[in-house]
Amino acid sequence: MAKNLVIVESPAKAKTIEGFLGKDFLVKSSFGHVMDLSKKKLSVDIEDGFVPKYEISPDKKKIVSELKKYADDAKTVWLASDEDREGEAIAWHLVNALKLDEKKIKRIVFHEITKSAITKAIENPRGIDKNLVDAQQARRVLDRLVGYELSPLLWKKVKPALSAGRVQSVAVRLIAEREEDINKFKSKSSYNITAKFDINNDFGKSILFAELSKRFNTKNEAIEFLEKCKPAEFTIADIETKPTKKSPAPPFTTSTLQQEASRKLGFSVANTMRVAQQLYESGKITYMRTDSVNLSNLALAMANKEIKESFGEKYAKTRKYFTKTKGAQEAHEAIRPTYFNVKKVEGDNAQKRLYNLIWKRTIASQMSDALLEKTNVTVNISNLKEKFIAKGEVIKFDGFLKVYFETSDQENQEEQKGVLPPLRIGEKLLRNEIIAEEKFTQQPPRYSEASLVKKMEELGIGRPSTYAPTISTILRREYVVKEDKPGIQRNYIFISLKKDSITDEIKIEKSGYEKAKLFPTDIGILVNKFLLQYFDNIIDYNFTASVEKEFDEIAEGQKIWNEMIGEFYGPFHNKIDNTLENSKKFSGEKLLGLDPKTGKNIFVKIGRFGPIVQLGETDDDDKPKFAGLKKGQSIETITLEEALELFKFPRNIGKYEDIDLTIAIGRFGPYVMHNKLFYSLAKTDDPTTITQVRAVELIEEKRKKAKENIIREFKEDNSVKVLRGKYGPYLSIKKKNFKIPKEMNPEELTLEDCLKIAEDPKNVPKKRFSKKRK
DNA sequence: CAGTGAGCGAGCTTCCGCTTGACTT
Repeated sequence: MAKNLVIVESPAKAKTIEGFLGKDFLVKSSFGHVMDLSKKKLSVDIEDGFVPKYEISPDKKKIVSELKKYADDAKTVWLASDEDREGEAIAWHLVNALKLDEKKIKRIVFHEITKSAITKAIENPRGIDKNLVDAQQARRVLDRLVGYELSPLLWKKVKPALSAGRVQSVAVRLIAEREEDINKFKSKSSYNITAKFDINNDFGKSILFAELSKRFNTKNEAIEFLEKCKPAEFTIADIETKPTKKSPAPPFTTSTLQQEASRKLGFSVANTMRVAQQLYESGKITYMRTDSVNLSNLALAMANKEIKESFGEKYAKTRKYFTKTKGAQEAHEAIRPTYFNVKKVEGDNAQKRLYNLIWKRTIASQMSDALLEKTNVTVNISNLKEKFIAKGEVIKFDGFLKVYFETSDQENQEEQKGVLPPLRIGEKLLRNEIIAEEKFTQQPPRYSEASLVKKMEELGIGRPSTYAPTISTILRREYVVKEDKPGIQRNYIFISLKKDSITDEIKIEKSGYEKAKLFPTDIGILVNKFLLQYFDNIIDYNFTASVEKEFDEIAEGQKIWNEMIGEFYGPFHNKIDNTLENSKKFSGEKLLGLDPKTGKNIFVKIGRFGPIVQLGETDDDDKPKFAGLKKGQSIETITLEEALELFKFPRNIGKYEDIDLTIAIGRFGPYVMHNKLFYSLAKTDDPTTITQVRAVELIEEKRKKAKENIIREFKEDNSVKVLRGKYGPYLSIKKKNFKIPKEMNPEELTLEDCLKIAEDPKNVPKKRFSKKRK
């Protein structure tokens, strides 16, 4: 048995480190935290100093007992979890969970997985930093108190099974407020003037494009300007060139990797992390959950060598980067290739592309600046004081641009700049065409997954390990949805001056197309309103930053952790009690108007199962009539007319096979009901206008599909069927499903085989965690 | 999946941050 046991957080890391250390060292992993508060209960003793009641996490029991065996056999246990708050707590929990003798443990830390860093760490052990552990406890307890007291309040006041927390609720707030800005936004138009000049000088013939420094607010002003251009002379007044340079972006952190993979490769945040994890586990890249832009000295040397060999001496420039991010804990290196001479990796397409991106970004970060020359040409108009400006840009030395160009979210705003033709000051230009085009101001863009991560990082909310899970949480709770929005066609005015005639026409452009953006749902908007009204301090954008400051003070030993929690909890809990007692159910109810037929009020609100319209008063003798909203409708924007439409369901649209066809809107959207069977409408079908012919088509389609999925059926007993499902063939008997043993061929099963399968208990489907529906 | 919109009131839902697998009938 090895004399030394080293425990790190990640198994891939354990494997690498074991290679650096000798035979006397056994390296194992804890797989992250091993102890936590119970999921079932609050597990914080509020009466007695907020002491947390930890337990060994159910999924870690096996690992803990394994580690305990190794630890008992070892002479020294080296606790090598990350050097941050969470890592320190992991080390402390390991001492408790493995019941380690304090004399037997040594705490070591390193920021990079290199042999020299590990050796140095082993030479400089320390004890567990209890202040840092306390800072983690404060963080953990605060999040638990906020999450487990706010969520039940939502269950009572808004809707069951909702959730709220320090991180997720701010993410929802960002998205809800952006939507509000978009709804309030009024597009304004102005006229942008561009000119095309013919050049015919001693350098030869060419063309110059230039833009007027001023925009006009109305069509008349634009035309007036063009009229004045008719007799005008155009002269080059000034040519100004100045050298500039561009520097590369720092290497990737989790957040910047997610952003660039989204923009350049179209990956979702979760997909990026999944692929990065694969690359990490196969040893191709360093750790992918990091907030650090730092590279190890070893990495800097490797990059330098690679650049010199591939691109030449003058392309290499060693650079050190420093983190500006709020609350960064920098326990790891930046995300980089493990070996820079590996330019391509084996694996699937996604792995190849993500690796390529990481390789280029890291290499570029160690390359020299790109040298540019920017030119501004000013063109005078003889009878006006406005000027035309032509801009040009020439790359004198490409530097890092040879391998990598960072994109930005608003890149379509950037005009393309190119090389300008040779020109002289004082030269007269020939007017070819001048154009006035109506341009509209752009509404604020909705968040994508990646731009939401960027914003959260700026606010210091969430950590590299939680960005992706937070997005899945708010999607799973249906606070937001990820969707495409088709653009709308828009007319704009286009005026042209050519020779001596001005023509104007109406052109069509498509605008506002958005792909995979985050939209708030009605329930997301409602929960945000509730929290804003009663707990604005929790979802304040600065809340996390201010508690982080206090956690830092605890880590420094300047504050006692449970005193800090006490100061927060008193007022917070009072507010919970107060809201519980004094506030009514929060349904977002809004009066839309009167029903012209009955004269009763029509309301829109959130019901038990989502947004509904209501005809009549709740406390009336006649029960009110309800109807669910259609997909795409929202309680924020629905009109009285649209609400009246909804009350027309269910509606009869004729007969098929002598049985009524009924259209209605249900839990899962609009459907056709026929002979007590349901047929969902397609997204493109409109339930208000759908025809009998189309409904029959839907029915026949579903019948055909069901037939195709039948592998075996039996004349003797038509309740027994072998069907093709999402996960392969399965057996269905009277709506109960069974697994088919792997050694049996589903195509050849007899009725007897099927009945036998159904009797075997190991084929009975396991009860999956099911979303409770009623 | 299942097509509702309440109050006989069971028992459940929920947080953030560390890690990686198990695997649907």
